Amino acid sequence: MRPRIFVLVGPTACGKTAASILLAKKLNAEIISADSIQVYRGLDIGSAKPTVQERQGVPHYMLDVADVTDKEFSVAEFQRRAAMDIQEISSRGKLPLVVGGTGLYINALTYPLQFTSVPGDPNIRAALRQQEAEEEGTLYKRLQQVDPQSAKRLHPNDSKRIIRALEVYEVSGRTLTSYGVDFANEASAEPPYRATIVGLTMERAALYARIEQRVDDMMRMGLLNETGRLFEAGYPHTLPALQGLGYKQLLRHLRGETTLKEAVEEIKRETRRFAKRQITWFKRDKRIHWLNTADYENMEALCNAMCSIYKQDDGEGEKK
RNA sequence: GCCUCGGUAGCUCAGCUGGUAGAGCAAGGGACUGAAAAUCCCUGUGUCGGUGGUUCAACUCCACUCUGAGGCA
Repeated sequence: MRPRIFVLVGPTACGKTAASILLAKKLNAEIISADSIQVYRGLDIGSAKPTVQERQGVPHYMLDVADVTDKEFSVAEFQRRAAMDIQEISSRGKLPLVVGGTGLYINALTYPLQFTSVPGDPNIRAALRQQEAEEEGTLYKRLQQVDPQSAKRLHPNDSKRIIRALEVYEVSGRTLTSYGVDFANEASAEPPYRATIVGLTMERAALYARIEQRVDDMMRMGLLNETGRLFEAGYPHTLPALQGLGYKQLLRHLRGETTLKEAVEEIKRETRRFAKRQITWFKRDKRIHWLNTADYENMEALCNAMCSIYKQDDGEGEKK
């Protein structure tokens, strides 16, 4: 029997972390973070990583598993490691509780997605980027010749995905499209786990107010110092880890390109936009049971609601 | 009290000599399969301060009025 898991999603700052700790205690669960920034060591305040104290003894996985200089961390890596953690947790009779706002990571655990065996290659990517810089539009033209189906799927401006498609071709000699299994529709294969998925929502205005508050809190807790350490370490600011909200803007400030005030305003704005994108992503996932936090008196009531959803659900998802 | 300049989108503002309005930012919607807190696509949301007048037609001209800033007494 495939293991059951509980998945808690929602936009940034909606209260996932606090809820997850209480929920873990109620369900005898251990937490697996599905957050593309919390995986990095040293990115603590800005990623809103729960502190050891906040974790209240509940074991957490997929935190601090990569170094900031790691250019290779990816969904595939996340999927591999999280899958092992899930096996291990459920083998001990505990419930794996996946919590996070990175939609792609969530899908990597809740759909039978197989990533191709073609790992990313920073050198090839850099070379391709260079070619594009020399002649705009050249990559898309090449993709049209090499892999017309992928080209059709992608917008000519979507450089990252175009680069990935060409990378697959260069590394493996096969087109991304030819790895058809990767794009298998979800119905054709069985999902790896029986997942109950709950999403936290609240009114947009309320969420934005929380985001504003949280960014101010992060600054108070020393986000500038945390970023200062990264700055002094002299890492290239193009590292994937340093694209994280907060770090990106404060590094720009530390390089003297913006005032602190401007940087903080930018963090707030970009975080709002990020939340909007997360909402768009999760909105189309019909498996999610949505709970509006405003409908519950307190965390206790909210978590009880989640528990009863878990008990009623068989984890097989919506039959659509 | 008098004079001057303003009042147009959430904000800052453009709208020549009359033909019911447009930029930037903010915002909203969407995509997403090995960088995903990344990357990309789409969208103007408006009693033009109010009332009356001139006109076929008023954001635009006139009168009055409300309101903001500055100046002179």
